[in-house]
Amino acid sequence: MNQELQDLVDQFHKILYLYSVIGRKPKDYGTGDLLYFSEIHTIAMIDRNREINITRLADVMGVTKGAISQTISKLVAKKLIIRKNIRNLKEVNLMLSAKGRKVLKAQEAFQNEIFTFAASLYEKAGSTDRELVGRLFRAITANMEERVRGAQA
Amino acid sequence: MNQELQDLVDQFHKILYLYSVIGRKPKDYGTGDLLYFSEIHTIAMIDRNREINITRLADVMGVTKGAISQTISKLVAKKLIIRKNIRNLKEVNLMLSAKGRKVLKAQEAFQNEIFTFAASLYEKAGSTDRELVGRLFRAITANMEERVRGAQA
DNA sequence: TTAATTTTGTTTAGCTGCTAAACAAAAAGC
DNA sequence: GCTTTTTGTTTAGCAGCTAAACAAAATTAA
Repeated sequence: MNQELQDLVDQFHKILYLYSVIGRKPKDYGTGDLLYFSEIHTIAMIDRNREINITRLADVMGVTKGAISQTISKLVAKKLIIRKNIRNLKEVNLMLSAKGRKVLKAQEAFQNEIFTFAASLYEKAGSTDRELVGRLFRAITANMEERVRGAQA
Repeated sequence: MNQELQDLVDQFHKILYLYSVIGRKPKDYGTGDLLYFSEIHTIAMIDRNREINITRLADVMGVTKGAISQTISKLVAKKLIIRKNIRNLKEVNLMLSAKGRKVLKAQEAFQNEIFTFAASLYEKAGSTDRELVGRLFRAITANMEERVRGAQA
C-alpha cells in the first residue's frame, strides 16, 4: 500500500476514533433527555424499520436480544418509543412516539452538521469524483457488514 | 442537502456504527492476549508519540487521566508497553515493548484489510478524484477534533 | 532554604452498555 | 393435546469510562 493511501486509511481511523470519543457524552436533542449514541441509533433503526420486533432489531443492530430489551425499556420510560402487540401477544412491535420523532429530527440535523464542511466540498465536485466517493463508502460498508455477520454466526 | 449527499452521510454513519460493533469483541493480534480497540488504539498512540506521559496521552486520546492510568496498568501487565521515568521521578514515559510492536504490526495489517476493497477502487482512480477524497476526510476530521476539544474545555 | 502551589499519576465508587445464561410465556408443529 | 420453537425479560458479571479524593514529586515564591 502506498504512502498516500496509507495516510488516507489513517485519517479514516482517526475519524472512527474521534466519533467514539464524541459519542461518549450523552446529548440533549431538544426534549430534556440526555441520550447516548446507542439510544439514538436504536431510535433511528426503529424509524427505518417500522413495527420491527426485538429479535429482528437485535439482528439488524448486531447486539443480543437482552441488550435491545434493556435499551428499549429505557427509551419507553423516556416516552421516546412505544411498545405494541400488532401481530400477536408474544411479539413486541416498536414505533416512535411524537417525542421520538422530534429527537430523530434533531439528531439528523446534528449529524449533518459534522459533515457540513465535507458536504460543501462534495457539492463543488464533478460527477465522476462523487461516484468514486460513493463506491468507496459502499465498499467499506459491505466489508464491515460481512464482518459483523461473520462474528455473530 | 440533496438526496445523493444525504445517502452518502447515511452510509458514513453506518460505517461508524458498524466499526463500533466490530470493536466490541476483543481480538488476538498474534500474542495470545485478547485486546480491545481502546487498548490497541492506546498502543498506536504511544507508538506515534514516543515517550509520551499519562497526562499528554489522556489529552491526545480525549479521555481522563484516570482512564489512561487504568488502561496502561493492564497493558503493562500484559507486557505490551513499558513504564519509564526519563525526565524525572514524577513523570511516567511510555514505550512499546517488542511484543507491543508485534501487536501493532498485526493491527495495521488487520485495519488495512477492512479497506482493501476501497483501496483497489482508490488506486484505479485519477489524481483529481483522490484529491477530493483526501480533502473530504480531512474536513471531517478537523470538525470532529474541534468537537472533542470543545467538549473538554 | 523553606514553604506554598502546581503538576502528575493512582485509586476508588459509580455509571452505561454490553454478553451469556436462566427463565417465562406464547406460538407453531406434530 | 402435547412437544418444540420462538420471542422477550431478567440477572450476574465484565470493560471502559468519569469525577473526585488522594499522594507524591516538581516548581515557584518568599
